[in-house]
Amino acid sequence: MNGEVTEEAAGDIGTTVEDVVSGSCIVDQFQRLADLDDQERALLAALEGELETFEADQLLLEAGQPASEFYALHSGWACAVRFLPDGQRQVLDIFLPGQLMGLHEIGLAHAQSELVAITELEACAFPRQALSEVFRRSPKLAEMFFLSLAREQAMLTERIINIGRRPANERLAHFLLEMQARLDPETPIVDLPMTQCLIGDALGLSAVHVSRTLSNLRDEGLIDTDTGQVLLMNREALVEMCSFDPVYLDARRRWLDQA
Amino acid sequence: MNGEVTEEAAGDIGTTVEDVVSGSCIVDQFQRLADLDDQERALLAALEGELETFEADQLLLEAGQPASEFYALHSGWACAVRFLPDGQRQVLDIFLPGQLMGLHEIGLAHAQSELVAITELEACAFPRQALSEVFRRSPKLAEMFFLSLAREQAMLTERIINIGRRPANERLAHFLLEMQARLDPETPIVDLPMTQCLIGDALGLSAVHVSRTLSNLRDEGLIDTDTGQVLLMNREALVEMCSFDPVYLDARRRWLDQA
DNA sequence: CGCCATCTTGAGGTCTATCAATTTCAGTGG
DNA sequence: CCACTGAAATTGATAGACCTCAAGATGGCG
Repeated sequence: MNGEVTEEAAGDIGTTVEDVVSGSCIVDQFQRLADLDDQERALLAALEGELETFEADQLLLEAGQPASEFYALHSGWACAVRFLPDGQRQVLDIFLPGQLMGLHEIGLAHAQSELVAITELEACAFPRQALSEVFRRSPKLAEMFFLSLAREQAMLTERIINIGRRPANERLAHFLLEMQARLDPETPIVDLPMTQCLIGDALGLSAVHVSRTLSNLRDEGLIDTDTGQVLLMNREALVEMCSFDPVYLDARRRWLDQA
Repeated sequence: MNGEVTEEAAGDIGTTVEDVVSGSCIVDQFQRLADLDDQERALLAALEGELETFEADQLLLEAGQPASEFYALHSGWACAVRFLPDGQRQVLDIFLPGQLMGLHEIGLAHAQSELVAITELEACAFPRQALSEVFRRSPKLAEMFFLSLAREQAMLTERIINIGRRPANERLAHFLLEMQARLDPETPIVDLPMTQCLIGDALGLSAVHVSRTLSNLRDEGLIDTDTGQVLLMNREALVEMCSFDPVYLDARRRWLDQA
C-alpha cells in the first residue's frame, strides 16, 4: 500500500488466475462462461485486432474522441475515469485481465470517459462493427457480450451502494474484498497497483481520508500493509463489517448452460 | 414536491411523451431506436406477456427470488431498490414508461435488488428465455436489447459521478435536470411522484437534507415548488452549477442506422 | 374533524474535506 | 556508497458538509 507497490505490483499482477496466456484475449474470457466451438473461436479471433502494449498512465481512449472501438484486456490493470470541470476525478470502473473495456461507451458519438492504463498492460482492440458482426453471426457469442455488460452493470450498482450508503471504513473494506475476490478468492492478499489517490477517486473519498481509514483498519487488526500489499488479517470481520456478498461477481455460467 | 404530489402525479405522468399507448410495450420503445419490420414486431409481441397492473408500492420482483423475468414498463413509475442489513436503502435506478426493468438482474440466480412500483403502473413481463429467443432469431433486436442495457449503464455511471463527487445542491440539480430531460426536454416542469425520502435514497442523502437543499435552491431562485411540482426557474444556472450534459441519455439511433 | 404521512425547521454532533507540514521511499546521479 | 529528488503516504489542525434526533407545520384522506 506504500510507494513501493506501484511498479513492482504491475509485474506481479500479471500472474494471477485471471491472466491466462493464449491466442485470443476474449476467447479465454468467454471460455469460462460456456464452451466455444472452433467456429465461434475463429469468429472472435478474426474480429479482434493485434495485441497492443500500453505503458502505465497511457490513454487507451480519450474522452471526447469517437468511441469506435472497445478493448479486451489481456494483462495489467486499467480503469475508466471521468474528469469534472473543476478538476475532480471519478473512477468509474477498474479492469482486470480478461475483462472487456469500453463496452458501455460504444454507441455514444463521443466517449464520455477515458480509458487509462494503471500499470503497463496488453490489450487488443475490437472495432465496434465487430460487435454487429458477432450479433449477426453467433447468437451465443452475442449473449456472452450481453452478459459481460450485465456483469459490469452489477458491479456498478454495487459501487453505487458502496459510495451512496456506506461510511469510509466500510467502503474501503468492501473495495478490498471485491478486489480480493476478483484477483484470487483463495489468497487473502490484495496486490493493488493503485495510488491511494486513485482508490479515493474510485470510492468518492479524498486521498488523505483513504490513508487515515487504512490506518484505522490496520489499528483494528483487520488488515496489514507491511509488505507493500494489503493483507486481509481478519477477512471474516471485514465481510461482516460491510456485509460483503460476492454473488454479484458471478460469471453466470449457469445462465448460458440453460439457454 | 409536497405531500400532495404522490397520488395525483401518478396520473399526470402517464401523459408525458414517453407514454405511447399501443399494442406492445417494447415495440414502442424500440421503434424509437430503429425501424422494425412486421416480423420483428411480431416476434417481440409473441414473447411478451400480458399487460399487468400494479399498485403503488407493490413489488414486481422480490429480492432473493429467482429473477426469471424482466419487465417492460408501459405506464407509471418504478424503481430498483436495494436494502442494506442495517435498514438503509439505496435506489439504484428509476424507470419511466418505455424502459426495460430488471435486465441487469437477469442471469443472476437470485435477484439482488427489488423492483418496486412508485406509482400505479402497467408493465408486461418477459420470461428470460425470451431473451435467448430474440438473440437467436433477430440480431437486430438483440442489438437493441444490448443498447438498452448500455444506456442504462451510462445512466448508472452518471449517478456514480453524481453521488461520489458532487455536493448535495449540485447532486439535486443534476437529478432534477436528468428527470426533466427524460420526461420532456421541452417543458421546464418536473412532475415527481417521489417522496423526498425516496429522492434521498437515490442520491445518497438523508430525507432531511433533501428538504433543506431544495429550500436552498428555492431561495436562490433556481427552482420553485409551489404547485406541487418542481419548476425549473433558471435552468441555465442549474445546468451551469452541476455541469449537466444530457448526451448520456441519447437513444443512440445513429449507431443502429450504421449497422 | 382528526389521523397519518410527509415536509419543515432547529440544534448538536459526526464524518469527511482541505490545507499544510512532515515522513517514507524508490530512483538518480555523484 | 551516499546525498539528492520527487511522488506518495502519513499526520495534525481546522472548517464545512451532512446526519441524527426531535418538535412542529402542512396537507390529503377517511
